[in-house]
Amino acid sequence: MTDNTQQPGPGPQRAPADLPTQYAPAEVEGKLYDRWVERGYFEADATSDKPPYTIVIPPPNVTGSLHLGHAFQHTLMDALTRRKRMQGFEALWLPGMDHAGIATQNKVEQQLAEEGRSRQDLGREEFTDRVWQWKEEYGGRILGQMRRLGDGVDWSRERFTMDEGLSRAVGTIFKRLHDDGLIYRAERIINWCPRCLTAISDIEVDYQEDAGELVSIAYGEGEDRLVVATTRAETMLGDTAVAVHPEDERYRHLIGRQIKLPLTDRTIPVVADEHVDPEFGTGAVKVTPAHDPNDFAIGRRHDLPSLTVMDERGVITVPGPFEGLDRFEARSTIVSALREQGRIVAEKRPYLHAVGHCSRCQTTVEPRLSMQWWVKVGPLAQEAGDAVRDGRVAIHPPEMAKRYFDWVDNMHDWCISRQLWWGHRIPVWYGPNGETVCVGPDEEPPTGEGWTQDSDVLDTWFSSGLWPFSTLGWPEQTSDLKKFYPTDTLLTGHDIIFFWVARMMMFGLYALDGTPPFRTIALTGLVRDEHGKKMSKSFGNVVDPLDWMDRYGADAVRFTLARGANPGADVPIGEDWVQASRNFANKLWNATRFALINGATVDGPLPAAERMSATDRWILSRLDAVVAEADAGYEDYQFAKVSDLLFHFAWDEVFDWYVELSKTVFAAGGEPADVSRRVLGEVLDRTLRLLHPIVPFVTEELWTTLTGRESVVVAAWPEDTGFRDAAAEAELATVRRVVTEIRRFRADQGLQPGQRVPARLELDGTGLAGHEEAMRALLRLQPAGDAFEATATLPVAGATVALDLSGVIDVEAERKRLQKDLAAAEKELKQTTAKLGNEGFLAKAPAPVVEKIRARQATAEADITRLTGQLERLPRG
RNA sequence: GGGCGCAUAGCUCAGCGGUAGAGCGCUUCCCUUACAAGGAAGAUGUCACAGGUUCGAUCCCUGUUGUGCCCACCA
Repeated sequence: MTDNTQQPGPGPQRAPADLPTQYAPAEVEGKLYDRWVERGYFEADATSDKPPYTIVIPPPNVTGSLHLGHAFQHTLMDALTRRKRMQGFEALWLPGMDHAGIATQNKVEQQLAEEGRSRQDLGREEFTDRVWQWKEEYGGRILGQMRRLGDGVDWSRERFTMDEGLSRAVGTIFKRLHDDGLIYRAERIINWCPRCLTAISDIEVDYQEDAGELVSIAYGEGEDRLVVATTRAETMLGDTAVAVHPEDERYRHLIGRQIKLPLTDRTIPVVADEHVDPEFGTGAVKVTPAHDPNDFAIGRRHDLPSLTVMDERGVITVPGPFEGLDRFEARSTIVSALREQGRIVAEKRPYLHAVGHCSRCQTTVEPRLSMQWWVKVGPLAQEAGDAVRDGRVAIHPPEMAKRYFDWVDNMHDWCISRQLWWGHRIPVWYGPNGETVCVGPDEEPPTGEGWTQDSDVLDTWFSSGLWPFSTLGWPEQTSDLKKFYPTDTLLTGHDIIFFWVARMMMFGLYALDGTPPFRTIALTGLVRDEHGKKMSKSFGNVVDPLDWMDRYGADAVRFTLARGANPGADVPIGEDWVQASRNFANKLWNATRFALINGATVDGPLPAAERMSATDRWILSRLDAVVAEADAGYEDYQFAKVSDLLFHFAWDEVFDWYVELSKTVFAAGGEPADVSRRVLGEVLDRTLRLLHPIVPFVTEELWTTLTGRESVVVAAWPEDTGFRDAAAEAELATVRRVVTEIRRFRADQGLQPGQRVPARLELDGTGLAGHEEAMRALLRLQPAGDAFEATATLPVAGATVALDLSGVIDVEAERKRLQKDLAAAEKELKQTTAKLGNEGFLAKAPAPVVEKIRARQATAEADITRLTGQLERLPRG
């Protein structure tokens, strides 16, 4: 892989006639991608001298297929790495997938259910075999989609979180954290999904407002009677206390006493606890330490026992009339039983409150006391926060940093064990006498009678948290790790800051001795439909990116996504917009076709400025400015800005004006034509390079055809050569203004665009003489005799452009046009005069602003004079 | 209950102290020898509302309303 930019190419690869007039993405995209991979363009070399640039892909779950959100993020990551590669970096974009523990297990269980089987029927080993099969089948689909999108990833380094190497990383860090006392086992209240039958972490719980019912139940007898309010009556079987606020006069006399718990033969104490809000409900709270995190905390403070009343499926286990009832059945049954006993003092009251649901299956989460493994996040999170606070890691856009801090600074310990079969098994063994041994990946597990391995697996985010370095070979000190760690940019959705980003930070800093896993965290928004609505299956507005890519090409989808990529903001996308992008690709195609037909050249130095026309100097001046601006935009993740800039530069300036003006030059031939050929080639060459990171396919096809060189993928990134020509820019601005003005006149006159009109252009003294021929061609003017009456004049550069159009003038139309312009000029004069009469303005406004207003005033005055004169000279209708 | 963000053309969004912008849509004309997936010309906005700061506010400040997102163990 060499930079082939400097060598002259053999010339255009194909004759212009070979290029059809429409770009057909389907015919080139697959071919080009295969070529890139074959030539190894995306394979990074750990031994090279080039500075590294690394992005690790947020590994998609093997469960799914890529959606527009992936397409969006992949486009941006691809653009970043492609640009860096062109800039001469050793660019690595490392691909891979996540085993997605609970999600994948659920999918395979569903598949089994359709066969009428359960995972228990298969047993652990056979079940995991089955998941591996599933991975082979569906994982391949995702990789195919990535190729289709044009992702320039290094396939030789593809990784999967359950790979042997990555599993070693998991074992290694577990052991190290364990030995450092940062992983421990403890019995606590956890979020339990009674359907998935596993613990889940806090952030895997979705809270939704549910309509519950608050019932008031009388506890105790006689003088000890007191009323509690609850939405979860079924848990009362496990109550081991009632808590009241210590200052609450209503209950003071009861504190410390034992009261009768209804429906049971137990008595429970009344305890005083600061956390009870006397204002809420009755001010007395039933305490169920085994089934509520708050109550668990109260229980600990008061040394209360915990009584578990449900099994793992949410079925009541307390012997008696409620045994065997599902938790929701139990709730109503228990309320009825209490009512019969006259213990419901206030009837059910509707009560809206947040209830946790399993983010994987939406089942209502059951807080449950259970023994789990935990990561002690305190010191890790502190480091993770500091790395951003002290600037070692930048968050982009910066507003998002607050969200990150809120999380890492208030993080609870992380429950990492899952009662699943698919995932990394916890490397801990239990001995016959209650011994516990944490076994590192290089150690032999204890053998002998009675030793068993912990049956749980790790939270899937545990292995994802190691991704930036486990994929590079850690814990081995590989050349990849040395060369490519830390990675440069982590680009991902802001929705997984907590799940993933914060955890990679914690683990990276811990495992790599304080080196954070990336330098910049670039957070993107979510892709939405064309009305800004979230894409979801229930709305029926989900779009398969493959469908659009098939119809409009991958570039069109990519360009549309890039154009919507305002930092941190959500990205709306609609099919119309993809069409517009497709049209742009086609425009590029045809402009290049024009260049080839006219013999544009890309080799050798640019002609000296003296040999170039003002038009040539103008476009080259603009080109350099655009290169600088686009480059800065890329550097700042301003993809929308860059795309928009290049779109308008290419279309509005190069294609609509430079190309149009150059047609006359090419027709005339000679030295000016040679110069323009080289300039046009240069402009296209660099514009295509600038666009390549975003729209790799069409630019590759056109650039190689135009230059005859190997590939734009390995071409040098364009640089601002510092060529600026303000005079030429001003001159061309005038040309454009004059031409537009005359076109407008023509349109107002109802002249057909193609109609040749006898006319005379008097450009003496305007400085535009050199453009006369081009302007005449653009305006479809043909030579006229002498007997013309001036009917359209424009003040330009201190002189006058006189356009004579006799015999074709619609006097009334022209009068209307002039009157409208006159009114506008008068308004402008009034405004500017008022402004300039304002002393405060003159005293405080910066000089350039005042000058600008003065110029506007002068223009308005001149316009009024001219327009008035023209109106007077109009023949009477 | 906290925190953050947003309200600009019919739609989706840029912009930002000094004459309101883009894409799509819309109107009129045109198959002009790169392109009809195109060309030319054009219409459209009390920049949410109310105050304030300023010579000047769409932009800065305050409040109001509407709207979206994140976080939160009040039964």
